[in-house]
Amino acid sequence: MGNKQDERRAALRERLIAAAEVELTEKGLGGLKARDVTARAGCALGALYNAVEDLDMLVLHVNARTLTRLGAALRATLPDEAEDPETAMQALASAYITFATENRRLWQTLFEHRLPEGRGIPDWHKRDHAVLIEVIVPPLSRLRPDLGAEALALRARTIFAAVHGVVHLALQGRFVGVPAEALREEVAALVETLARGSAAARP
Amino acid sequence: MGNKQDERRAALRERLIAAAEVELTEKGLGGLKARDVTARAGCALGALYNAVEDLDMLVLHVNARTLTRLGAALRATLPDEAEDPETAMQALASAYITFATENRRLWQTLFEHRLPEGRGIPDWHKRDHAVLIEVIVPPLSRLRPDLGAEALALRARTIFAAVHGVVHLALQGRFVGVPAEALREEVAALVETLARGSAAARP
DNA sequence: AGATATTTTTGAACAACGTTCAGGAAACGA
DNA sequence: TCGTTTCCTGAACGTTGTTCAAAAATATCT
Repeated sequence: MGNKQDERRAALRERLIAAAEVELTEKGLGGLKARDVTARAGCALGALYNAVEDLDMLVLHVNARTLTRLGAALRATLPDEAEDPETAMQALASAYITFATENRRLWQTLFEHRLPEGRGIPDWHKRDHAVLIEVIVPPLSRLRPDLGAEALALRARTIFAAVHGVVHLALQGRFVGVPAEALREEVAALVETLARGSAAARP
Repeated sequence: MGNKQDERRAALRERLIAAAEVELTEKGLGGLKARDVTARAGCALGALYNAVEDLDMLVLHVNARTLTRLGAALRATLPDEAEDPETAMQALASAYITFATENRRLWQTLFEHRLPEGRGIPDWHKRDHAVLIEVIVPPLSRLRPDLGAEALALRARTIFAAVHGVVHLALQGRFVGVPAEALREEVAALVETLARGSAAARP
């Protein structure tokens, strides 16, 4: 049986993903080289293309890991369901900023990595992103009890994208003026505005 | 005098930027090659490094152009100052989506291009981004007459980042589920929420 | 166990890339 | 027109991701 084979195959895959994760945290997405990853994983250059399809796919596997850790960090901020919705959202946003700053390069890789033109993100990896909106649904549903599950998910995605956009642009320093220092206040104000606006929209 | 020299120098620069712009719109950021750009501009490969410092800097010059065009498109949606603030913001957001979808690759290049690790975005290019928040200030100031100029600029930046984040993630298709079709409704709902939330925050 | 078949690992080789730089061409000041 | 400076050229370099024939390792069969 190919049990032993599959085990070895999976083990090498795991070593490569772990090595790529270290390389990414140390040098960032632009500094990720196939030769460095395989050297760190202790295998030949060509072995990479036996374990995964591509260097891009290796990045996607690292991203899947990062999303799992990020999801756990976000869930840890939602202990009780009976909390005030805005307080819960503020806690989520704060936890998101904390994760982004403490895992800067991995978090950047999460959203700055691009597949070659034409190749879309595979569905299994799209599903890995679901955790980001799932954590928003409970507090949002208390804020907007009038919305159905589908509309709720859509709005949760929008809220995440809005907060993420602020964090992303701030940590990127694209604009002149105060960038990363005032980030927490900026996001807090945004979440407050969103919460008030959502509450005002409830019939 | 180096007048003629400067003219020729500037002309080549312009040709290279225009060529890079065409290449970017046709093949995207990942498909931008120094050899293709110089071939289209009708000069040798090495001439590129005489006209601009880098291929990265060439992209930044294209981005400056794109930002100018985007700024013009946004300003065109703000004819009168006496308009309803939320209506104005909805128009701005809608124009932003239109520009992003009609100039997809150039708009993507605007925000997905990265300089090598360590090298920050030069200040002159940071200032090019100012137009994106300047157009938001007038309607926002009517919505929040209590805020000072500095706080106003900060909030305008946050609002832009929030809207941009939604458009960016949607057009990228990172999440499973309805992506680009419902974008306009999503953004409209976000802007409405932001406007209501801002109005509610006004003392 | 030994022989054979299958799979995996290897690293040299390849093509494509950004960037450099010595040499030649062109433009300038006299 | 001559000398000088400046620019343009494209071959060459180092680095990159990816491939693939051969070798090594593992599995399968008698």
